[in-house]
Amino acid sequence: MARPREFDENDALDGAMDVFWTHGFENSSLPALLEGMQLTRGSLYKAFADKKNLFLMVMEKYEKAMVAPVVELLTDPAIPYGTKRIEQLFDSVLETVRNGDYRGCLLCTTAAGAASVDQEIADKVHELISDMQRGFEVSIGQSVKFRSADKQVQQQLANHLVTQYTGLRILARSRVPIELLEQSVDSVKLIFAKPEGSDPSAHIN
Amino acid sequence: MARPREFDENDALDGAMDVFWTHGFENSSLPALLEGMQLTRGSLYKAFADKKNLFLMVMEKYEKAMVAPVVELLTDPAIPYGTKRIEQLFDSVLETVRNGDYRGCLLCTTAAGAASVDQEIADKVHELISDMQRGFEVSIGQSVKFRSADKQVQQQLANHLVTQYTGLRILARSRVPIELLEQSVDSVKLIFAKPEGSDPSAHIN
DNA sequence: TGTGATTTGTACCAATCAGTTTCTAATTCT
DNA sequence: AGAATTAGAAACTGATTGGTACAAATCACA
Repeated sequence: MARPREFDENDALDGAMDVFWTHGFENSSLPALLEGMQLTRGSLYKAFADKKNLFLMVMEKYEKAMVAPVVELLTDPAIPYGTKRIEQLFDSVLETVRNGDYRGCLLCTTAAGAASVDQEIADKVHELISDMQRGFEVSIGQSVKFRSADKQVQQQLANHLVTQYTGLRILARSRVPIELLEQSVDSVKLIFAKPEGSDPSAHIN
Repeated sequence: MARPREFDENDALDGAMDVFWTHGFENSSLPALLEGMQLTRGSLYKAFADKKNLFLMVMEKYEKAMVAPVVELLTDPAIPYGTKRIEQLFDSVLETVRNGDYRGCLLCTTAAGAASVDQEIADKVHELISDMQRGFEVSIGQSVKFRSADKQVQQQLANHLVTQYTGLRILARSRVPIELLEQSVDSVKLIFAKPEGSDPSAHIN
């Protein structure tokens, strides 16, 4: 009964995600979005209402495309040791930077920017942070080293990792020397993985 | 021989710092800056050239007013235990949030935003991060727990704390629940200070 | 009391912002 | 064919952006 869409909404959202990811919400101009999404003003407003709504939809997509896989990794029973999962996650972040991707994490960038202005965006940010939090909790709860620790300690460590992850991706975005990031991750490994006598964090077992 | 300035440059910079701190570089409009600095357009451009230059001068001021005291705390010989200094720093961050200050850290916010666009701003950010880094290194090198550790391990831990600090302040800015921040800091204390099961008096760092 | 130097306030600039409107053309259905 | 709905393009809001131009105000010194 009507002319069908000539563009794929999913592709358009992918384009928008890349623009927002690269420039952040406030620095993504409408022309830049249109270019990245390969469609015109009329179509954008018809399909996505406005810029903020588009951004919220992108965040939703980002959750499925980027956050969910992270949580999946952190809770993956195929990797029996939770600390191994944590290591893999942080290593993958480093690898991203080494490959020249300095966009950081849309979630983290938004936390620093638009989330402090708009409540709906802040809510979405908190939601995704909660996802990460739960992922870390599971991985810690399933690590040899910490599975017998107090629930409270496990939570503290999970939140510590959320904070660490956020800081890492923010610093990566500012193009801090890669060595800083690498050494920071080395510390994560030191603290969360090696329960040996010489280990500075051995007391946490 | 000429009309003297009617405003105090230092006061004006303070005003600008507050605006930038609250809204970030890109979200600080010129009218907002003029309001916060209590001066008019002509005077601003006469005295500070343009917005970016003003921001760089504010960053300079921020270094002296906010970063230097942190480094001073982290290297303060009057607090004999380095880990105690670290604890005090992170506690003070929590206290700031509890007092309703959600501005986070100008340095960290800039790292997530303007630093990824402008090289000069990025350079300044990296400079301040280096300051923090050195402060953490000293505090760790002067802690009972880690002073005998490898220099490399000390560096790793220092960078871990830089990352942790950054993440903490970004998350605070996004108004994440305070409990997340508190538990994250608890982990810092756990990792850097309290060895379980040992005599507390034998290990008071 | 001029005079020259400088600051200050304001009007103004062009560019850009997000968002709307309006039109034509294309496509699919009944 | 005709109704319905879309895409696409362009023009257009009205507000806001960072930045300039310039005249009036204010001082120091002769």
